[in-house]
Order: sequence, then structure tokens, then C-alpha cells
Amino acid sequence: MSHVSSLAGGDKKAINQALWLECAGPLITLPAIGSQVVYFPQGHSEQVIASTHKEADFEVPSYPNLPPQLFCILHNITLHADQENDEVFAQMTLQPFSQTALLKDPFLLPDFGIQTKQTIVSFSKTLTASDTSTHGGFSIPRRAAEKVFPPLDFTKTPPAQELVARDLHNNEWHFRHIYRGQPRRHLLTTGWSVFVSAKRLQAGDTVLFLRDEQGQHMLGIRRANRQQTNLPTSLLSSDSMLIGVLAAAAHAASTNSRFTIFYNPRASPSEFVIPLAKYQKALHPPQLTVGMRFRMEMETEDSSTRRYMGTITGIGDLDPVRWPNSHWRSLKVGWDESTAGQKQRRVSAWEIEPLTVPFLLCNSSFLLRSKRPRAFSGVLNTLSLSLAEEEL
Amino acid sequence: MSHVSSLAGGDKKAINQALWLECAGPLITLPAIGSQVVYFPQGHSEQVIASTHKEADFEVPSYPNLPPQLFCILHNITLHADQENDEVFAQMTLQPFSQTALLKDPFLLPDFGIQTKQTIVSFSKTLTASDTSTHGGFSIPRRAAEKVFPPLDFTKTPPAQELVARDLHNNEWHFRHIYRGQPRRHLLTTGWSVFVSAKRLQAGDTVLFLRDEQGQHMLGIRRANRQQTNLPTSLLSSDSMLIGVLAAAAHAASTNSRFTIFYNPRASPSEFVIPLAKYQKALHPPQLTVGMRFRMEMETEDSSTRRYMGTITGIGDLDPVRWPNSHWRSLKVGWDESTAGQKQRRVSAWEIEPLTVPFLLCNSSFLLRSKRPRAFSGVLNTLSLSLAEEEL
DNA sequence: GTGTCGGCCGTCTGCCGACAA
DNA sequence: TTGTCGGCAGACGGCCGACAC
Repeated sequence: MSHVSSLAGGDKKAINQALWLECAGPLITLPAIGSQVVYFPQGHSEQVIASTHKEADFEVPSYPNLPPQLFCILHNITLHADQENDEVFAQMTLQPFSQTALLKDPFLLPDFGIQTKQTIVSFSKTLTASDTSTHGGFSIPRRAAEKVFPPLDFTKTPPAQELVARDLHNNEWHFRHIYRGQPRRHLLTTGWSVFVSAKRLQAGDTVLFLRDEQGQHMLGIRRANRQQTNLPTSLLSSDSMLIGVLAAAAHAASTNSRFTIFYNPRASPSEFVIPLAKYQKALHPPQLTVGMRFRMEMETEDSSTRRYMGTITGIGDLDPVRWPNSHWRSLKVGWDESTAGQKQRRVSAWEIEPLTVPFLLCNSSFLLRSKRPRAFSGVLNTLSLSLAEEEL
Repeated sequence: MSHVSSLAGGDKKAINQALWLECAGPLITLPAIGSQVVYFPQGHSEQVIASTHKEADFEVPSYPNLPPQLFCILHNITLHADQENDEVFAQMTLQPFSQTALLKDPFLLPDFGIQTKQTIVSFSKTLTASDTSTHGGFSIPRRAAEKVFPPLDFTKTPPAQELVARDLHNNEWHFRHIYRGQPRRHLLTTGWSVFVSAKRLQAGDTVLFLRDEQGQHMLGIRRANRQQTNLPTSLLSSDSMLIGVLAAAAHAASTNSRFTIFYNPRASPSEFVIPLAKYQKALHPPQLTVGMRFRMEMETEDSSTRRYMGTITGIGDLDPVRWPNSHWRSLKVGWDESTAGQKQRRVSAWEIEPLTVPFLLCNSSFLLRSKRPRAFSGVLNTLSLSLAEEEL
């Protein structure tokens, strides 16, 4: 399960799993190779639409043999990074299988690459204007420097060392790490500006440093969300791309043959290849109902995660004509906090943690603050409003 | 025919037709809007394969309703340029029509944008190491400067002026044009290095300057062929792209509805939307036969054009299984000059000028040097070899 | 006619501690 | 603890004619 043929975008260099996962973001998981998964053509289409900035307004041929959820074996995952902008993506080889071969009670395999996460220390920092200006270097947060970089020899004046870190393409970057200034602080000086300009980093972007079991260092970047991923058109019209996604899946479904998809965690609104066990667990035993309260983890602006609370305000098809009886984003939701707009109005069942299940199944961090003084009347207002209005 | 809605890649700025055509290269033509054309799915697939560096080795579903040549109305062309690298491409809206509506003797409409070409003067120069280094500016060839730039006031010492030119995105670039040095020469100094670094130009790339009827200047670039166009993957697998191309065309063919394609003249091995008149003229009256001699115009390394001579060594389907009775690259050819490798082993009938037609139809430049002392035995050798061996 | 170079000057890069939030 | 700044020294950018091919 861990011996993955992970190649960089087209060339022969192996991509480090842990680094890829860090660059993908804190919430991203990949199913285990060899496991049973559910593939959602709707979600795949959303990734294409988000990447091409195209409205889904044109007429797509219908593929009656393509179900809204396609059960597949995940034969392989290879990890990649764009040569131009370091954007991470994963190539997955899927093969549909008939429902009769579906496991009644599939056990949940550990996520792809999860075992490496334990033994690796890392930190990330959102870059400031000073970090990215040509005027100076990079200010390393004290805790971060002590956690992932080798300890400095403080008998020297000033204490300093050379750091070497490799990026997703296995390129080496050299930095001078020095402890100086009044008051003293950790800095990266020589070599830093080369990295900034090579990666075209701007204030607001995030850099991450990792140290693996062997003491080797790696570094990666996560660009700020506001920067749109460069529109990859000029080769295929977005129409043809959407058709290609659906036709490829439909052809594979009708012949039970393998097909290949790209998953771009930073561009895709939601994951669309879900472990079968996670899917079944979310849908089956306790029926979700309108009015039910739930939590959902989301990535914050500074690249950490936060749980938000919400209420289910409706259940039904996102696209009743083309995709009837689909579980993709079948839940209409309202959020407790009114930082609306950025948060989705529709989610899928496996993205949320319903709060009606016995509290014993919830983790301790929730138990410690389970009593929330939210005004319930406000929630009810949100509920009735959301039922009346359409999607934005 | 000339009022085209030509928008830049996604934004609202109009793209100058003449500049686009110059950037596309000397051999590129586009059919007239509103005219009847022939669309070749095989050629479109070749563009995708060339752009993704993918071998066409995998199993593609068959589309029995999609003929190898699809007769269409060309409803619209919009011109575009990639925001990142200025690569030009055209978006075409096509609509298939039934063969019964096919004109028996279509008159050849003038190419798209051909009328603007007359009134515009231009020059191009392949950049030297000195042109692109940070050490200095750009050396303007004397003839070029005198042809397209306003005359300098030679009473001033030194004679100099400010030039303003707009690129494909309508961005303004300012240059200091000065006449100095010993011996005297035309130079672009201030402003030149900003342009070079912004466009990431390297020695070997080509810049072009234009002056239109109103005296406005434009400039564009053509990158050296060796630079692979940045692989536009990470969104769709090349399999899905190929399927998308074919499925979109097949769906349009079966419903006679419009579809949209992108034509990338620098990436595509050959044009795959051909004026119907050109197609019919190439195929019908004088039958092409094995052994026939022909000429074909090709782009040279320094962005000019040259005619090469060759012999038809075979006629037959490029892909007899998938595309039987296709005219796409149905001619196997051998070339007189042995600068092989770069020249195609297979061409389509409309790309060549057969030499069996009366010489009166050939242009004068050929008449002046029609007697070539080539060793005909060598041609015969090439012929028999090419018939025996497979495509490279 | 034009590609490359040495010379020279001015600007920018980038390392330092000061200071304040 | 760390983001931003003024000061300063050295590197690089970029304009010039010289020279050669």
C-alpha cells in the first residue's frame, strides 16, 4: 500500500508523499490504493468548471449508462506537481465494478500516505510583506525553527548554519540560517530571495518546511486562494473538457475498463473520489433529516482548520434532470456564523459530522465545548429562508 | 466578414487580427467566417497529442457516426492569446451540415483577415544573445527600422525618439529608439529589458514589430520551436481530452448542433479546419498518383518560409482501422533533401502543389528555377524504401 | 551591417541592528 | 516575539563606443 509509483509531472523523479500532502492542504486525504471507492462525475465536472471559469450553461450530451455515483477499484495513484507553478495534483486509475461485487461492510482502510505523517515534523508560515520584499530575508518563527531545523551552535557569534531543502521537483534550495538581531531572532538570508523569485511568491502565500526521519529537509508552497489557478485552456474548449470527463467515465462504466482522472485538491471545490466505507457510513445507519445539526471542518485563510456549525435545511437532488437520485451535494445547509458567501450552500453527507449520533462517537475536543449558547431562533429563521430561496 | 468578435483570452480587449496572424507564423491561414469548411477529427486529435506529449496508445471508444471528414459551417472565429506566455490560439464555432447541402462548386472565399495584411508593414528578428542579455539593449536591423519605425530627426545628436507599441493583450510597451555607436546603428535601449524579462524571452525567440494604417505600432513574439509549449495537463488526463474531442464532434455530428474547438497554430502539426473549396480542389480533378512530384511550403528555423520538393511514395489510410477512407495525411512522401526527421513522412493532399498540372498554374518564382539537376535515381531509391518501411 | 565586449556610473539587492507593535 | 525600517556596501543593470566578423 505504501509502495507507490509517484512520479513528477512527466519526468522520472519521485514525489515525496508527505510533502505533497502538506502542499495539498490540511484537509486533503486520498483513498488507499487497492481500495473500493465511489467516483462522482458531478464532482469531477465541478473541478473542470472551477478551473475553466466556465458556466455550465451549454448543452451536454446525456450518458444514460453513467450513474451519479460509480463504484470503482482505485488501482493506482501517482502524485504530481505542475512544473510551472508547483500546483499539486494526483492522477488516479479507476476501474468500475458491478454493484454485485460491492462489499456489504467494507472496512475503512487507512488513507493514502497516512503512515508517513506521524514521523515527520513541519511548520508553515504565511509570508509577510517583509518576507517577500527584496529588501531582506525571511523571518522564521522561533517555535518553528526549533522544531524542524537542526539546533544552532550558540557558542559561535553569530550562530549560523547552511540549510538544504528539496522541493516537489526534487530541486535543491540552499539557505543561510542565522540567529541575530536585537532582540535575537531566526532568519533565512542568503538564498531566500532566489527562492521567492523563482516560485513567484507574494505576501499572503504560505511556505512550508518539513524534516523527515532521516533529517532531510523539504519545502513547499501553498498559494493564497485569491490567486486563480492559471486557466489551462487554449487547448480544449471547456465544453469538450466536460464532455471528455463524462464520456470517458461512461465508456469505462459500460465496458468495466480502467480510466484515468486528475484530482486537483487546490482547485476542486470538493473531493470526488470517496472511500466506499466512508460513503456507506455517511449514508446508511442514521438517516439524515431536515433540521439536523452538524459540524464541518474547513480550511481557514491562514492554512489551518476550523470546525463550523450548521443545520440541514433541505435534502434533494442538486440537478434533478441530469443526475436524479444523486448523493452529490444532496444536503442544503445553513451556517450558524454569517460569514456567508464563502461557505457552501450545499454539501454531501460524508463531508459533515451529524450531531444526533451518540456523543461517545464524537472526539474529545468537541465534548469539551459541546454546549454552545447559539440563539436557536436565529437558526430557525435561517432554516425557513433557505427552504424558500434558490441556490445563489 | 471582417467584423469579428475577437476577444483576448477571457477578457474584453479586442485582439488585433494582423498581429495575431504574424504571431501565428507565415504559413497560417484561417478560413473565412460563414464559409463551408472540412473539420478533421484526426488532425484535432494530433493537436491534443502533440500538446500533451502523449502517445496515442490507449483504447479510445469508437464513434461510428463520426466521419473522418466532417463538413461544417464556420459560424465564428475569435482570436485569443494565452495570458501567461502569449501563445496564440483561435476559437472556432462549427456546425455540421448534411452532405446534401454541400455546394458542388464552392467559390474560394478570401482567408480570414487577409484584407488587413496588405496595408500593414512589419519586420521580425530572431533574438541574439546580446539582445536578450541584461548587459545592453536590442539591435534593430537597419532595413527594419527604416521600414516600420518613424524616421528619426537626424539633426539632433544623437537622433532618438520614444516608441510605443501594444502587444496581443493591448498592453503598452515603451522603448527608447536611438541611432548611435560607431558605426552608427539603430537600437532600442530603455524599456527593452523590461519587455524581455516580462515575456521571458531567450536567444532564438523571435520578436515582431508592426505598423498599421494609422501609424500605431504593435509587437509580438514567436518562441523558438525547441521550447515545448507548457504541458497544459493537471486538469484532464490526455485520454479524457482525446475522448472529449471525439465525443464533442460526434455529438455535434449526430444532432447537427454547434460545437467549439480551439486551434493552436504553433502547437498543432497541421491545420485541421480546411476551406471546403481548398479541400475539393485538392482532391478532385487531377488524380494524385504514386511517383508524382510536388512542392510544399514549410516554415524555416528563422521564421521565414521555403519550398521543399518531394515525391509521392504511397497513397493510403493513415489509420485503416479507426479512420478508413480518410484523406487526412493519406499521402506517403519522400523528400529530395535529406534533412529528414523534421519533415513529415505523411501529408494531406491540400498541403502540397503537385507538379503535373500545367506549368502556367505555377507561380513565376518556380518557373525561373524549374530545371533542377537532382539525381532521379536517388529519388527512386527513396521511393522504394519508403514503401517498404513503416512510419517512424 | 551588426554581434559582442570593456568601461563606467547609477540603481537595486540584500545584510545589519534599531525600534515598535 | 516578529514585522518594518534606515543605513550601508557590494552586485548588477544598463548606456556608451570600440572592435571584429
